[in-house]
Amino acid sequence: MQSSNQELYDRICNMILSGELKPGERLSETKLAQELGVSRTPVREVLRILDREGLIRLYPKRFLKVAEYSEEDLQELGMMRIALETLSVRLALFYGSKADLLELRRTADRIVEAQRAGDAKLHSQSDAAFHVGLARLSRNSFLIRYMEDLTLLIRFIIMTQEYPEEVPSEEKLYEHHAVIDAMLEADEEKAVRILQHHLIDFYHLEGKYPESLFR
Amino acid sequence: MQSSNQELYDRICNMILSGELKPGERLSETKLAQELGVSRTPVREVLRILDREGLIRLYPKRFLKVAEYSEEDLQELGMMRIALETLSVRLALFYGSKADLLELRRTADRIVEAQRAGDAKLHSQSDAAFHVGLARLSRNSFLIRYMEDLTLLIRFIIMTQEYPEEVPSEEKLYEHHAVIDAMLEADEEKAVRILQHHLIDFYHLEGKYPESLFR
DNA sequence: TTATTCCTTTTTGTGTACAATCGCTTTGCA
DNA sequence: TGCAAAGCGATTGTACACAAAAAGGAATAA
Repeated sequence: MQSSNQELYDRICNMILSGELKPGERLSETKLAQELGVSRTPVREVLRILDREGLIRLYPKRFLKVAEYSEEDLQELGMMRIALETLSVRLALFYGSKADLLELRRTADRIVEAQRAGDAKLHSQSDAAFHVGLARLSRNSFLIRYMEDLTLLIRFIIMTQEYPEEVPSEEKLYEHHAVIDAMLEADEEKAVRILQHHLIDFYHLEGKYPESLFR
Repeated sequence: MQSSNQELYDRICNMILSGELKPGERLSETKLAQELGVSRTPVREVLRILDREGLIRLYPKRFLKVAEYSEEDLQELGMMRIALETLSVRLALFYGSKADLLELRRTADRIVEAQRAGDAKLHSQSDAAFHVGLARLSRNSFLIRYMEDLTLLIRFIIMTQEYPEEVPSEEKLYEHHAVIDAMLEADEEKAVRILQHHLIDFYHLEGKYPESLFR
């Protein structure tokens, strides 16, 4: 949707990401339209998109609500991310220039800054920017688009469902950098290994699946 | 979209898959609605979905057309499929029962039948059923859904853009079976290897990327 | 008190209207 | 002859209306 109601999409999306609309909350097209000062027609179209992206759930002829996800759902998403991000790294090494990687490294700087400042929103934004940025280097338009969808969904889940706050160690803070550095050294396997460990740890996948999955 | 206009979606989708609406063909919401005997409103909503799925392209406030894809696009999709289907196989081995695998094997039978009968449509349907069926064994709902999207898009490209007809060898005909057989032997690496070779060959990815990608 | 049925209110699905915008053709001009 | 501007028709985006259906609550029966 690079549509003209992109703006409307952004507004509703932000209402969901910001927690103004809470997971499980039942919505009404009519009320939403009134609140947003537009008619139901464009709202409906945006809601169909958000349903496909997984941020809301449409129960046709019944009702719609903000989507709810479990811890297991987040783990499944993490699994997808491992598979696709491994591909990203390998393709990025094939296509990406040193300059690309250095720019990505600066994005990683911003993640650390946000983390240190305790700004959860900025952190999740920067993190998404890093991972989508990495995907962009793959020159695979489908990979890029799907990584965008995945990161949006993951951001939504992490921002809204509240999980026990985890204090990241100094080492974990710089794992994004470590991935990039391994890539700068052209050590593909090392980069992949660090990335996968980062994701396995982040999504608590340790011990959930056999070792062979993470290769 | 498990919506009530699922039927409308199916009809338009079939018009596109069957080639009744050709890639690049410009469409008009008004005309489509008239042809289908409904108003523009539900047609618009279905078209937004099809745009996100990649079957049509919306150029907002301008026009819409049936999507066009190049050979390179198909290769990119093949790349995605390798990454995700490798994950499918590994998860299917972790979760799937022997009965599940045997059922999948029967789906593979249908692929061969369709191929032998020269029924391109049935072939692409059975092939999609096989790959989505494999994904289902992964118990990862996001993987399943995205594999559905991917196979739809790939079916569309293969069905509409005409590529030089390739006569599959006896051996290639039974590659799906070989994957399942390796899985039945619980030989994960063998299954993955056969699957990847099958896809690399099918999407003509040989030599396009470094070897390390296919692991 | 608890379950069931009926009624009211709300909500969705879809048709229609209308203005804004875009594309295309024609016309005017160099 | 080639190019730009203008006007016309077609198309989209959005508002609105109305019917069908569903949810919620009240009333009734057990």
